Amino acid sequence: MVSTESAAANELLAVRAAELYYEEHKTQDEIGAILRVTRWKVGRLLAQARERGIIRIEIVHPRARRLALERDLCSRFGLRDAIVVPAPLDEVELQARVAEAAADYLVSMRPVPRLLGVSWGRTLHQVAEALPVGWSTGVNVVQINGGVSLSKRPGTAASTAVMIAQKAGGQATLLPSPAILERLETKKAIEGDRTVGGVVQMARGAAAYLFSAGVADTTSVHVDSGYLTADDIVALVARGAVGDVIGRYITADGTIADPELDARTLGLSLEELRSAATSILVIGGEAKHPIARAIVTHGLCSVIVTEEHTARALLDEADGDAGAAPATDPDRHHDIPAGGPPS
Amino acid sequence: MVSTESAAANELLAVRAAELYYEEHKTQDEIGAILRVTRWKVGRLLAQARERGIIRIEIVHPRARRLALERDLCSRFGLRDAIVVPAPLDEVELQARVAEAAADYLVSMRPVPRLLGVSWGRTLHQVAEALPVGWSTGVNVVQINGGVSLSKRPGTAASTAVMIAQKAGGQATLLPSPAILERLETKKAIEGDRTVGGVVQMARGAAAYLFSAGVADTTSVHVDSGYLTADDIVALVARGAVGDVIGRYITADGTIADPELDARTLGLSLEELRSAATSILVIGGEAKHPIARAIVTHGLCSVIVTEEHTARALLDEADGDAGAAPATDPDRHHDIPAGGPPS
DNA sequence: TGCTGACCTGCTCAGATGAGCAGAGGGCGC
DNA sequence: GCGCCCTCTGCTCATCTGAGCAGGTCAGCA
Repeated sequence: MVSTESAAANELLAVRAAELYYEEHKTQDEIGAILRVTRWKVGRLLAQARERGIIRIEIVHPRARRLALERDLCSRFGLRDAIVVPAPLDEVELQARVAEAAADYLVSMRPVPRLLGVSWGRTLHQVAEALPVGWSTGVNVVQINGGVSLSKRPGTAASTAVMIAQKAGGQATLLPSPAILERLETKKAIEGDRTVGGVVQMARGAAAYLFSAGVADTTSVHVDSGYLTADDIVALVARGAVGDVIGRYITADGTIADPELDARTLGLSLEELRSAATSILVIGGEAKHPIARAIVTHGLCSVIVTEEHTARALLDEADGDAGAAPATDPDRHHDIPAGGPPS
Repeated sequence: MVSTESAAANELLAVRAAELYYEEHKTQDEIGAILRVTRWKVGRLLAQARERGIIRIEIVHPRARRLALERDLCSRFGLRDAIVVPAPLDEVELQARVAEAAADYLVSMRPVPRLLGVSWGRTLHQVAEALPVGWSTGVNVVQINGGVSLSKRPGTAASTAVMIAQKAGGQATLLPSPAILERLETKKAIEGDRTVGGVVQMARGAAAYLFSAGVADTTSVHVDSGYLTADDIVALVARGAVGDVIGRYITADGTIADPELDARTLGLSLEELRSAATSILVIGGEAKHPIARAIVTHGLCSVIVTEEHTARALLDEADGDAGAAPATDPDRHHDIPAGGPPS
């Protein structure tokens, strides 16, 4: 190298080449003629410019995704798939985008699950709404945890499952039981009921699970719905609970926060969720970082749908304890069909 | 078209294709395999994405340029060349960037001018400083307007010309005279002096002129240097002066603001500047928009070096009276060598 | 029902591009 | 001073990509 002078001249040349290539749409050959260098040199200058970040290419679209983060999440946590959308500043918008992304993911899932197990909550309701009518053909839906009121007013557990099923021309099977029972005996009795027991059994056979997670605080839907009191939440937090998955409160270690409470919680067990072939977590927002981390680091989901802040938060922690692979593994294959079924 | 549905699906598909192409560096063929479409469709999707602005390509570099604005300036004002740099927020930085760009332009000028006529001022001094040592070989420099103090302390008219010449291994010829004389007789006498007259004569033969422009206000170097008083400036503004070019105050119409004062101003005339083959204006900053407009719309420069705000301000005015051509003329050829002489 | 025109699709083919290679040049240690 | 080694250069060749074209599809309309 002839000292810094030539390096600087090269950089300037690279900037000029980049302008002519990306803004003026000239061919590398033409640029070579203008800058008096060979076209091969122009190619190298452009490669340099890209490497050094002189050229910034950005995809500005609400449905854009962060594939690099997705890849990192997959390899770090051993996930089968990850969907990461750019995070808008507005929290409401953010939740909508994540829900939309989850809907996109469902639409493009292959093979199409014949039976889909779903949880319920605000997030999943948004996913249901984001699904286009006819998003699939003949997908049946089964609820995987209790919490239904049989009325179908919007926002309830029932309406979520029903909407997802209806939009795919399938049948919804609801779990007609509270999420958490006050007494263990009641829970066992309800569970023993043929209807309820049958639904749970059916849920165990679902080809895929779609669920979100709640934060362990008083804004929880469990408090709204009256299954838990504010005091219960305080007690759970004292035991280290960070949030709930399909109604079960867990700690950062991925273990049940309160076994007694858990025994009174009706629906799929954590172990059943963990051993599922396809379990899709839909989660977004600052508040949910701890519960997201608990789920993801302890293998409770095989697919995550989230936004970039959460993704970064998950990746930023130095410990990648759950089957960690090098975060830069480039060979991971991604199959991301985008639109509806391509006929 | 199958209604909006297909259009939306296409857009989503375009976003996915863009991500895979620009972020994951896959070939269109590979993308086709992933998205289950043919590679030609992928090509079309990418073209759509670029058209609709889904893909934003930006060149982030202090030396980047705004070629589209340059082209517009050239065609609108019939310039031979225009250099427009992105405007940093900081005014000081902005002046430095413009000066740097002017230096780049000088370095890459072809043919190399054997004799370069230069004006003086803060801007040109920065240009001189931005020039690399050995920026050319054997370029001689001549001052085109008065204002020299024979001492060579930095910042004076003399040091600018000398620095430009020295750095190109050439000789500087200074114009040993005040910029503006108090009495017409004195001006005529000095002009008649063999030395001074010879220098002016030499200036008339320069292959190119390099100059900036001043604003008609009390921050002017003419006030600093004592050639004009604050009152003189007030009077000039009252006559419609917007600023000065090579020491001569002009109005927005491009005419001399005060002929009597002008007669006492020593150096190249406005007409001589206007009829020059190559006259390079270096100018930047909000305050200078009016004088820049006056110069550019009245053919006083053939090349402009500026920043994007000024460029936009010049273009925003609906009247393109000076030999205007359609602003979108795509055939205009630009020759913009970038680095040093490519040997 | 059949026609029309607009649009979309997949194709051919030529031009544009990137990978990889051999040779040139220049710094640096022996 | 000499040779070694590293880097940069210009090249060949295979691949990738975009322009343009012919055929297919579909809504609108008589």
